[in-house]
Amino acid sequence: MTQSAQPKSVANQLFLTDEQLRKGTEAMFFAYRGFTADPDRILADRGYGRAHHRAVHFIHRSPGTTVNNLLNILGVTKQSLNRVLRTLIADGLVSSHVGQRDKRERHLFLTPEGVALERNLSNAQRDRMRAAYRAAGAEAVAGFRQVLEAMMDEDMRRQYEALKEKAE
Amino acid sequence: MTQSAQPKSVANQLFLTDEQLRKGTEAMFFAYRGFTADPDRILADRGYGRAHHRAVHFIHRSPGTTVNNLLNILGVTKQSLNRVLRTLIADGLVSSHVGQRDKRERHLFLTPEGVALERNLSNAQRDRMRAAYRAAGAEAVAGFRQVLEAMMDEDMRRQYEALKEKAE
DNA sequence: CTTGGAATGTCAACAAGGCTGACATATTCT
DNA sequence: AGAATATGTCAGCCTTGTTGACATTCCAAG
Repeated sequence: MTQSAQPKSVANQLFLTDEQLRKGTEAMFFAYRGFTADPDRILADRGYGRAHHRAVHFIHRSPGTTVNNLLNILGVTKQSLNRVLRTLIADGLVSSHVGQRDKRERHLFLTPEGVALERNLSNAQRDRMRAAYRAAGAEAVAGFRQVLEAMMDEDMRRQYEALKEKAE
Repeated sequence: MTQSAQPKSVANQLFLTDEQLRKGTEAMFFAYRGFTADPDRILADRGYGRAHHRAVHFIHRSPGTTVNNLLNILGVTKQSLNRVLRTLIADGLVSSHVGQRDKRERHLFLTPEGVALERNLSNAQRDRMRAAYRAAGAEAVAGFRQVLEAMMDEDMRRQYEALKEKAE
């Protein structure tokens, strides 16, 4: 399906026709829709949106992170993030603690209820990703990650790499 | 987190730890940001957003398509799409023709100016995708597409496959 | 042939969640 | 003391999603 009319012999070469690239573009579009569909349903029930998901995800990922830190990762303005954080804190999913070393900073944590939501969301997303990985196989997964990483902007890749290392 | 103590040696098998899956999730998040960054810049100059991009892309892709058709592909409500179409038509990028067979339908086409914008946008996105493909290599590209296709919802995949065949 | 329902598309109004700009407050650094 | 930093908040804008109401057109059952 990758290359119907082309000789498969040159499998290791890149024939980057516009068609190939357009297909990649559309695959990305539809896949991202699928990728966010399950969490979106869960979030909608609680009156939240993707913005809440992103905040919860990265607070879970880096407990005690500061507001500014989150701002950089998410790439939104503080006003925008603040609106989301305000509701999450009000709803008791996130707690904010004044920094000890630097009292200007607020360190963010998930409450047990926040952890529960995060698990709920990531399970849904993980199930889909697991199914996709299983269907595609290990080789495909490696390629998948390689292309995605190559597609990031320079500074995003740095964020991503930083997060990656932290976990290994 | 489920199984951090598993042997990594079995390279050709799937060790789908939560870590693996979480990394995939984050790669998807950051990559999609990169994926849309270039078109977003172009669109911002004209006061358009991503919705305009999607509409222009799929009208270019299937000239003469109806509003309803586009609705299904894009997965939004007709009211939402209509607003975008209205501005595109007002700005002379898209033309709408009453159907001959069925006069309820409107058939959509890009004007020359619309074609120019589409080319502009797709060039930008294509350049990034091409660079990513080059960096990752042909094998990786195949895997990339496989995983993305496996990640789509059933009905999205049908849309995607339909578009794909049309082009081949 | 008429009439009622289904399909298609338009307009109006509202909400979420981005954005900018301005400003307040507390804290730290120089 | 004064500048810089980290955060929060208010006001107002835009895009893009939503639902509701409505006009037009088609088609099929009576």
